[in-house]
Order: sequence, then structure tokens, then C-alpha cells
Amino acid sequence: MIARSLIVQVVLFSLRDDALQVLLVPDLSGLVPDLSGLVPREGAGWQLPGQELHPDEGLEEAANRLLGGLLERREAYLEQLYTYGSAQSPAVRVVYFALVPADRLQAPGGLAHWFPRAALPDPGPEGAEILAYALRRLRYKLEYSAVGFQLLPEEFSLSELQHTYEVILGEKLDKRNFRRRMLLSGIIEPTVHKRLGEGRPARLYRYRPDAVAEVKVRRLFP
Amino acid sequence: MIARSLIVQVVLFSLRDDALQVLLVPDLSGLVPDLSGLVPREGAGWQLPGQELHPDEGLEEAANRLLGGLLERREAYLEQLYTYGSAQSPAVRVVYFALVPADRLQAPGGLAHWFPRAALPDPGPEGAEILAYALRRLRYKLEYSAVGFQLLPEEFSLSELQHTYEVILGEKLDKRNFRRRMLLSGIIEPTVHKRLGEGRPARLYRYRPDAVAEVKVRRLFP
DNA sequence: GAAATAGTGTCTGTTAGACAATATTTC
DNA sequence: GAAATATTGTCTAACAGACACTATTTC
Repeated sequence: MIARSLIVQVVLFSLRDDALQVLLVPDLSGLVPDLSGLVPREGAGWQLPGQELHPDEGLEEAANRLLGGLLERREAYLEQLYTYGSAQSPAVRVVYFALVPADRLQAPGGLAHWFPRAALPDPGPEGAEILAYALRRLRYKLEYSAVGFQLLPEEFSLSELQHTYEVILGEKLDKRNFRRRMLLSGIIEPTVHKRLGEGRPARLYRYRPDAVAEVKVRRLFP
Repeated sequence: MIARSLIVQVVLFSLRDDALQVLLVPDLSGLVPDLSGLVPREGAGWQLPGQELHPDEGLEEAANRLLGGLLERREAYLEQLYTYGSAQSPAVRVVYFALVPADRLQAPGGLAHWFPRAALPDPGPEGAEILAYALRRLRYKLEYSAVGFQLLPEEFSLSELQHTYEVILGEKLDKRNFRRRMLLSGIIEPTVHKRLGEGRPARLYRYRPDAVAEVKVRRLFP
């Protein structure tokens, strides 16, 4: 029997147009190569971007190579999510989870395409499971770590920060409580810049990577 | 170039003799087979138990097969920990994390041996990293999930439960606060049994798997 | 000055954490 | 009754959550 192949996949999140979006690539497997164009056929399906692990390469390296092919700049927060390998699956897939700030996005390479979370195409049963898990992890980490800043530009207003949280968590947050906790936590510091817009300009803040980035969880057990 | 092999490893924890213990197997690689006996040579080193993934088998299946070989009964809490695969390493290793209650332990199969956490042999730099991460994960999960019960027998006294927490967290806990929170959380229920011993008998409790097993973490971010 | 967005303070209820005395059993 | 272990309650400080008005800018 042939040894299973090893694929590295990535769930790439970004915040575009006020929505959490995921980058997918067309699923071309089983299709006769269509020389007339590169646009995937209708109904071809979409899947998580992935590549086979090279023999002389580390897992994280492969994930970064994958990001490089998708974004033309590999600067992204990257974290291993889970490794899938059921008996049925012909490949073992090590799935990573990546966050890119919208201001560092460029046109994605190849046929990749951004989909808002609310309008995802069916990525197949396994893909759906992975996406659900990735979103759960993102929400979860948002609540006890500083991962949310990975989706924002270097300087941001408190409203932008709150909006990021609201989009990911899928719920409205109280402005006063949000600001109080963010500022008390010491995780951000004010800059001298302001964001100009329609109304009153907003003070911009910067993430302080030197601050404690993880919150002590409440102990209920015990 | 040869494709990398895929190994499934397991970090197996138990509570024995009032200490958190880890099961390791002797590292026989590079040794000339010693036909005079099965006892590993002095200085041979110890490592995490692992096996190659069979071509027709799922990852979790392989981890369970591994547990079966080590414990003669595979009943254990099992959870995927992390997948390691640096460029240098000849194998990609999917590491699982397992917990066995002391009362279900049997003599470990083969050359496996339990080591208390305080007296671990050097498992090599990579092994040490994995063990440290596994312990971090265990401590972490202990604080927001009901994973601690996986190390206890079906019925246990509150003192035994507290002791489990203290051994894993490496710190003393206040008895009154511990009991209050455990009972208020509704995660355990009293039985009619008692544990007899030197002093006053202790009421025994049972874990309620139907209760909410995960705690809502405090939100500091936001 | 109307519209839009930014920024601010208080009260209340819950809970974590510190702390010591009594109750029940065996020997 | 001495030794050992189990069981129980109170006070305080910190914080989450609910809630509404003022400030600054553009057009």
C-alpha cells in the first residue's frame, strides 16, 4: 500500500468590507484541464488552499510557503490548528490558521478568492468541519488573548477595535465597558495620531506586544 | 528523496503515588540489539511512546492502538496535542495527549515505564518541549474544563479531587473555596457512598457528564 | 445647527480570595 | 480523649454588566 501523502492546508481569515472573510481556492480535482481559460467552471466547488509538504521542509515552513503563494507577502499571524487524518482520507492534512490585516492584503495569487463568512460556498463536509473549528478557535482566542490585533492595522481607533470584536463574535458589545476593559488591561497605548472621518476624529491606539498577551482564565474548576 | 514517515506519539499522564506521572519507553535507536535481555542499557535514554501510522488507519485509531499496546486496556481520555515536523526531523509526528485514572492502570506493556514528573529522565530536546507543552495544556484545561475527572476513579471525595488539582497545578488550594466552587458549579453530584479512612469518613461524589463541562472564560480582551 | 461619530462615569450584583472553628470517625 | 480527616460560613475587594449624556468634528 502506498504511504499517505502529507498536505499542509491553511484557513486564512481577514476582515474585509466589515465582514470576516475566508480565502478559498477552486477545487479542480476530477476536472479535465480546461485550456480555454483559468476561470473555474460553475459548480466546481471551493476548498481550503493546500500544498503537499516537500521532503526537505518543515511544516511551518510549508505553511508560510503556501501563504506566500496566496498573498504575495507572507506577513501573517500563523498558528497550527489541527491535524486531520481519518482512515478513509488518502492524505494526512496539517491545517494552519492564519490572520491577515486588511491593509496588508493584496490581490490573492492564482485563483484564490475571498468569501465572507455569511456567504461561504460549500467546502465539503470535511472542509466545513475545519472551518467551523477554525472560527471557534478564533472566537475563543479573541476572548483570552491578544489575537484580535492581528486583523487590524498598526494603528487603530477604539471603535475599529470594537468593531473587529463584534464582527468575529457576532454580537454587539457595550462601548463603555469595552473601552474601560481594553484601556485598563494595558494591552494598547495611545498614539498622537487621529483618524479623521465624518464625525469627531478618533484617537488612534497601538498594540503593545510587550504587555501580557494572555489573560488568566477564571478558575471554575476549581 | 524519500517521503517523510508519519509517526503517532502519545504523552500519557496518570496520577500515581501522589504525583503526576508520565509513561516513557526506552530509546533503543542506535543500539546494537542486546540479546542477553530486554532491560534497556544504562544511558540508553527514554522517549515518548510512538508508532508509525499504518496506511489504512486513521490518526486517532493509531493513537488508540498505541494506548492498547501500552496499557492492555485502551480506556483513556485522548486528545490531539500538536503535530511536530521540522525540516531536520526525518518524521512528522502527530502527538496525542492521554489521561488514565490510576485505578484503571495495569502494568504497562513492553518496556514502558512510569516516571514522576519531578524525576523525568532527559527525553531529548524535542521530547522536553513536547512534555512541557503537554503539561501546560493539562494545567490550562484543568482550569476551564472538566478534564481533571479523567484522572480520578468514578467516585471520589472532595479531598481527592482537590489533591488532584494541587498536584497538577503545583500549588496549594484553599479547601473552603475549592469546595464551594466545585459544588456551586454543579459539575459533581453526591453519592450515598463514603470513603473510610483514618479520620472522619468522606462523602463520595460523582462527575456529572451531563453538566456543562466548559467554563465561559472571562473576557478581558475585550 | 444638524448629523455623525468619539468619548466619558456610576451603580449594582456576583464572585474570587482570605480566613478558623466545629464535626465525625478511629485507635 | 487524642489524632486524623471532613465539613461549614463570613467578610472584603475587584470586576462584569447595565445604563445615557456630553464633546468634537464635518457639511
